Amino acid sequence: MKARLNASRQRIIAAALGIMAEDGYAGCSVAAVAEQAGLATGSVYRHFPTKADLFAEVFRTASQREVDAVARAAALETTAAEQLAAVVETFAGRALQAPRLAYALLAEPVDPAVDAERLVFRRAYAELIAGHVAEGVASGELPPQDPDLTATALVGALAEAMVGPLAAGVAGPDTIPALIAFIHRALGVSP
Amino acid sequence: MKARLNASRQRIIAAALGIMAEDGYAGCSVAAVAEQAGLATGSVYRHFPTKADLFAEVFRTASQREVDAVARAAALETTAAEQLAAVVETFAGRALQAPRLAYALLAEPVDPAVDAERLVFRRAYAELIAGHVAEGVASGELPPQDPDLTATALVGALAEAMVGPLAAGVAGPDTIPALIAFIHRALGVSP
DNA sequence: TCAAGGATTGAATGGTGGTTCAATCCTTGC
DNA sequence: GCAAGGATTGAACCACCATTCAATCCTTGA
Repeated sequence: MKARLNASRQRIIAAALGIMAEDGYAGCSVAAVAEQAGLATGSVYRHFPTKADLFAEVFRTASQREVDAVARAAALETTAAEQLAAVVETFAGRALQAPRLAYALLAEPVDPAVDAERLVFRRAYAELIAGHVAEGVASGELPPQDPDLTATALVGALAEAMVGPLAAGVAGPDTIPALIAFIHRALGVSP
Repeated sequence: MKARLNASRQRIIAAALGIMAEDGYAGCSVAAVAEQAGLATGSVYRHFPTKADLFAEVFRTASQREVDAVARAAALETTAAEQLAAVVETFAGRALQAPRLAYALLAEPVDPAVDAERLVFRRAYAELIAGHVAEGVASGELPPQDPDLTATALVGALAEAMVGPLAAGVAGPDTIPALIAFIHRALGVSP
């Protein structure tokens, strides 16, 4: 029974994620999520007090997955330049694989309470990047700089550069290399 | 009479801007705008077919004002490095003067139709920046790069770097210089 | 001064979609 | 087997707010 309850909760989150990946947040009425999860509308409220709470958790889950993937890719590299290239490649590559979801997570108009979760998401990326930047600075690979400001600005640059392609549905094949070049310059990677 | 009509229209836009600067888009019910403008709710609809149309125009007006101020400041400088420093200083300085309005224009959740206007806003900044970057590249002051990608990424970086301080209500005094340093690196300005 | 026609009013309307809840269905422990 | 208690249902509810519109008020041209 406990297990069944927990399974329902997971099914709701999965259903919400599925609809977000398909139709974005706009398609995510509580009724639609419940139907996709194979439950009645009201049952959703046995698991989440409000819609905003549900989607805060959905965003948290999806964001964590993204951040983890990026962190894992970066951890395979050794220099800061390579680590940050991996960040860009993974972030952008995944976004282009699931553009509707990426757009929802990055930029789609959502409930303010959910929007707050987006800040956490961006903050998590910024911290990940800041760590690699700080190491690069410490080792002398990168010039002195405020790793946190650099990281924040890079997150903004990445997101902004992806929103266009995501909205258009396609990115030119050179978007990602160009972004990596930009970011290496911004970090002060010596050529 | 024509004049009175036009004056009403302007009063509505000004009222909407005032409320946005005070309480953000969230505070902008049609009733509140009408009251602030000294009109009845229904009268707003003599001037704008829908709320979205009204706020599209409000965003357009406010954005144009911002972009113009930034363009004017940049035009006073001669090198690309100085021009882009002026862009950052003006953009960030104005945002910090009117943080609630800046947040509304940059990042607050709004009606999708209004959101579209925001893209135009960001695009206008990107084009302004791209122009200066292209000149810098042409003159050899900056290394070869795709001016449009650089500009888009810089707009994102600027916006992201400002959202934190705007939400917090204050920015450290060194935020702007640090941002200028970041952007100079990202452009490849030689030290 | 006075009608005609447009401007103004603001309470009523309506659509949307999140939220509730009484009825029903299961599961569980005796 | 069988009640008790919690889970589930989904139609009804309700709040919010953009939008409308019949009644009223002005302005204007004669």
